[in-house]
Amino acid sequence: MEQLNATAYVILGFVRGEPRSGYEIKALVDNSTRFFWAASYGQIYPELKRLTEAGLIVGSDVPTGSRKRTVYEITADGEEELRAWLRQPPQTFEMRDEGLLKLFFADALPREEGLEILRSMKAQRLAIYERLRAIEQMKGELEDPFPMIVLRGGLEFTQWFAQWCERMEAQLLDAAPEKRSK
Amino acid sequence: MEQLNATAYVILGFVRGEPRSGYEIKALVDNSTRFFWAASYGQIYPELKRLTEAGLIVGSDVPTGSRKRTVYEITADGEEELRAWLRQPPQTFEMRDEGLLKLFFADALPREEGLEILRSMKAQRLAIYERLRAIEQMKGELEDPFPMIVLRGGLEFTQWFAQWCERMEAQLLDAAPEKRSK
DNA sequence: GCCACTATATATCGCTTCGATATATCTGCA
DNA sequence: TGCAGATATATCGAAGCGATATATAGTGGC
Repeated sequence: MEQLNATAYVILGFVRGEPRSGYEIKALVDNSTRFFWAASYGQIYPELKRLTEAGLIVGSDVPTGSRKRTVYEITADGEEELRAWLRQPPQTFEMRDEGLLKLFFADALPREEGLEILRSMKAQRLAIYERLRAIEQMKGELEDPFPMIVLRGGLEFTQWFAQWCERMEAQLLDAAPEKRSK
Repeated sequence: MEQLNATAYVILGFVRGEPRSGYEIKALVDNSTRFFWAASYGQIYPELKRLTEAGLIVGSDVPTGSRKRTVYEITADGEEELRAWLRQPPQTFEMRDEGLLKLFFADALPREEGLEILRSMKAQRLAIYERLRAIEQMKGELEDPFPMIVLRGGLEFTQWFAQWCERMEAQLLDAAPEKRSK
């Protein structure tokens, strides 16, 4: 069998336990893994086909009235494939942070405007913090432990980042106090 | 003028100060912004053309022997465009972390193997820490302050992440001490 | 002087991913 | 009854990424 991509494992992970439609999977992704692994319809639907052909999931038609709806569940092979992947050491780690990029080039601006970038970044973090908090409230205690650990990790990281912005702002003000009054 | 993408500003940022070839820009990116904003040759060379057409940079041919070489420098318009972008609040923030993804689905594994994911993630962070340290050593004190602030931030973040992995491992061992001896 | 290897330099191709949108049906509720 | 919003599947174009092709320049070893 061909190598599966990570999005395939996102699907396997979400159809494990209970059957899901492509639409449901997309909604689950958008409220959870999307912060560290996004997936679009353009990936999900073709991937559901491939996984079905590979025998890792099976679909059943469960129409609602006259609207067709296919839910997929994981097969024994699929479970095994998922576990095998989970046992491999993770590779990919990527980030795209426009804030850090701007900060990196901030020497092109007068000092005061460089500080403004740090303030924007902090505000951005705080906004994300609220979104994650809302998700945390939504999920009860009922979940498997690991998704909650990851969510709490996201909250901690976001807080850490916001504080880093604050610290760097203070540090720059200390380093050039004569610019303060400008 | 059409909207520029972030890669265009990476180029503007790097040709500011001194003229650079496409090859040099790629090398600079790979040792700095690549950790939060990567760029490939496939983006850089076409972008150099677009920026030239837009009058934001100008190229001059500086051949070495019979090998052609074009270095680009920023124009006054380019400087202004860069500063205008730096003043906009940053938007994009994305992450793809295969480790967090695996951790999220770790309930599919026996507890001990879930802990193994955290150990791999920690090891991965420590490896990145060493790479960043090497870059820090390489750069002297001579730089503009902001690139160094961002680099040190990367080091701090990497350390924080490694410690988080450690803490989560300990927490899980505490929560299920009966599994410890398995 | 020659060879092998690496660095410099530009260019391009295929694949994946992203975001947006098209199409259609169902539900809630004013 | 109407219609906004949720459910469901599918697809397209643009952008990004990694790898590689092509070529020349420098460098170290023999």
